[in-house]
Amino acid sequence: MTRSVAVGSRAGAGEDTPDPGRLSTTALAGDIPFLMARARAATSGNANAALAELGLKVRTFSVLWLAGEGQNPSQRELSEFLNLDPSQVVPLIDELEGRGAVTRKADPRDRRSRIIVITAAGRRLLRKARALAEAADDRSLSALTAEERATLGALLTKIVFPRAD
Amino acid sequence: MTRSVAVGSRAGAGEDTPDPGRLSTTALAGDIPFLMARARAATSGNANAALAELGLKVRTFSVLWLAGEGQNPSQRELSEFLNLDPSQVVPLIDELEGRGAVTRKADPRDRRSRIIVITAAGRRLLRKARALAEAADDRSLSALTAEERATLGALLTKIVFPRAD
DNA sequence: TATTGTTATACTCTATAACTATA
DNA sequence: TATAGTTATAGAGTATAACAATA
Repeated sequence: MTRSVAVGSRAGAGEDTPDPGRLSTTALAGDIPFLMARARAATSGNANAALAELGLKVRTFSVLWLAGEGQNPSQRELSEFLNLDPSQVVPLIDELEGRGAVTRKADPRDRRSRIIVITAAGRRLLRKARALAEAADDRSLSALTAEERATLGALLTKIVFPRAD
Repeated sequence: MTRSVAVGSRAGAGEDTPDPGRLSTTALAGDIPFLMARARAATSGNANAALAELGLKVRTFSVLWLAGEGQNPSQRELSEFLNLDPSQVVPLIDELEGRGAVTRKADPRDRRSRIIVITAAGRRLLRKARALAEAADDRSLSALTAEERATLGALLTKIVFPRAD
């Protein structure tokens, strides 16, 4: 009984709650892929707007976050985890490295690979960015209780990382 | 306690279940916006791949679907509901109209407005497209039971159409 | 021979502004 | 003066292919 579709992410995606309009009574309005597309446009729109004051976008923020987790990811790992082509990761690291937030280090066990490590300045930036992003997400998900957010997270995790359950 | 982030939609977004990898133990992996971005990349990737054999994409399919619901949407309504700029709707209608799937009709009550109506051929196309899309979505959401899908839909609806509950 | 990071290029989306015809 | 649709254009994001260094 699953239908389909997903759609666009536009300018002021997730600002206020606009008029649902006549079309919200259509079957499309209950379609999970459609809802997912709209929900993600709203959340990432809000997050991008909040991060803008630090000169970050969701993409660079994600990389910074992963670098800050102490796992020392390689660019290849970042590209796989973030669903980006390796060639798309390059300019993201370039920018963060240019700002002194991360550095590329040689992997002693494989000299082809570059390990991304966060700097002290990067850690400070990350701390501020996470606060801003949290606030933005809180707004994006304000219609849900804490319990509902946990449920949503669990369901999405099943979709994205099926075996992890 | 809500964190943040969302990411990219790449080539073979939602094909098989790849290795979660080391990074799936990071906090980002539990972040709702991140999960939402990955889940929507997977679902819309699958849907686009399935619709390709009909020469449709998720975008054009969505428009066709809404036109087929008998609400006679205007382009403005489509643009608001699909979160697309009015200028982005134009080429979508152009394409569907070029294929004879919909027509632009003048609104007798406001001659500025164009009402999009589905044709008989468009209805046949829509029927096939919905079958393909349903199958694709079933694959995208295969990790969830019917009940879980219903819960997910309800939660996403709260986010997207807050007052509708 | 395969893989990591990189560069280059083409293509699709997205964002903005301006124009027209109506209201 | 404001709105629906349209056109044009610039920018961001995405997809592909090729290359150097290393495995």
